[in-house]
Amino acid sequence: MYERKIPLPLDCGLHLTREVLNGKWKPAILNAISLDIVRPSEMVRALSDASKRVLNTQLRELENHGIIGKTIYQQYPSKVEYFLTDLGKSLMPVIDAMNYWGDQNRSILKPLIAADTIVAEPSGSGCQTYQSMVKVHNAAIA
Amino acid sequence: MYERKIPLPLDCGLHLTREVLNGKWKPAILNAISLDIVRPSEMVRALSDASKRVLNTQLRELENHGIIGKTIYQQYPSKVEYFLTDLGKSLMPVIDAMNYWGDQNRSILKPLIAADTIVAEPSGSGCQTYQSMVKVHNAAIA
DNA sequence: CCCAGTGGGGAGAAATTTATCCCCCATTAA
DNA sequence: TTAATGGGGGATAAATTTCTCCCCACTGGG
Repeated sequence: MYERKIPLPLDCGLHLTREVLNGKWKPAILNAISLDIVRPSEMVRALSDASKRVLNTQLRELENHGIIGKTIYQQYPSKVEYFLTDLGKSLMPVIDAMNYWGDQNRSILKPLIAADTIVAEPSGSGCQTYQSMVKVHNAAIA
Repeated sequence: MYERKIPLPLDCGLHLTREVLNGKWKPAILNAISLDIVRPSEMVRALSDASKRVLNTQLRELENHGIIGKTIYQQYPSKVEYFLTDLGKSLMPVIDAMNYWGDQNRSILKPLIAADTIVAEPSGSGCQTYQSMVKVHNAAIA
């Protein structure tokens, strides 16, 4: 575990939430779990731009923060399934709102972000797969 | 402007939103603006743990991303006011939801985060001021 | 024995974000 | 002229996060 040298601001809800969601793949992981992509190997496939290592690390942090839990099946082939805790479920509306807002404003945001940042179009893998699943999800909700 | 070497994943709403909100003080800045803390010097006072420099930088990024705008008053003493664009306003429900969720679960989250991270209690300044203002805000909404 | 699939994680480098220091410009008052 | 206020930003160091490479254990099939 990395030893932080600068204390985190945790006295307002905003910072607490920011800390819980702080990680390049954490929102995507939570979304994936809510879409029933619950096994590590499935996530590695779905979030193909993230390495196995990073996913493991962020999964562990989410677990430590009480957002997700894991079920370990003692069997062959070894099998693990993550799930949202009640706390995690209560966070999903936030994730969904982020997802929705980003989707709704994609056409405005992408060029602005691209202009402000050097962005190379993802090399084909990206999260297209993930994206299509999101749509299924939204459709299911609606 | 920093030249990114690894392309950002921007093809799903979640990542777009994450990128827009990516910055230690961005959510706090947006919340501050919605609380009518709109002048740079006011923000420096309210978010006392953030340096003037970082605030300026994140303000500029939010501006570049179309979330906020600024009005410059040509007068003495020189005066600048930031405001939420329509896009920014549409993002506020997400910020408010993050704020609310964190507030509601503070008692659960703080110990878990603290156990997972070396956290020194803020030295007195912190965002207490900011926090109390948030409460006023919530009260005003309710 | 070696390979494949499933779940994990150490070590160190590289990338990115924050923090620190210190200076700039403009205007006005003393 | 010299402060003082208000808004900005360069340069560089330090902190933090992410990436890459590689290894561990288990079990079943060539």
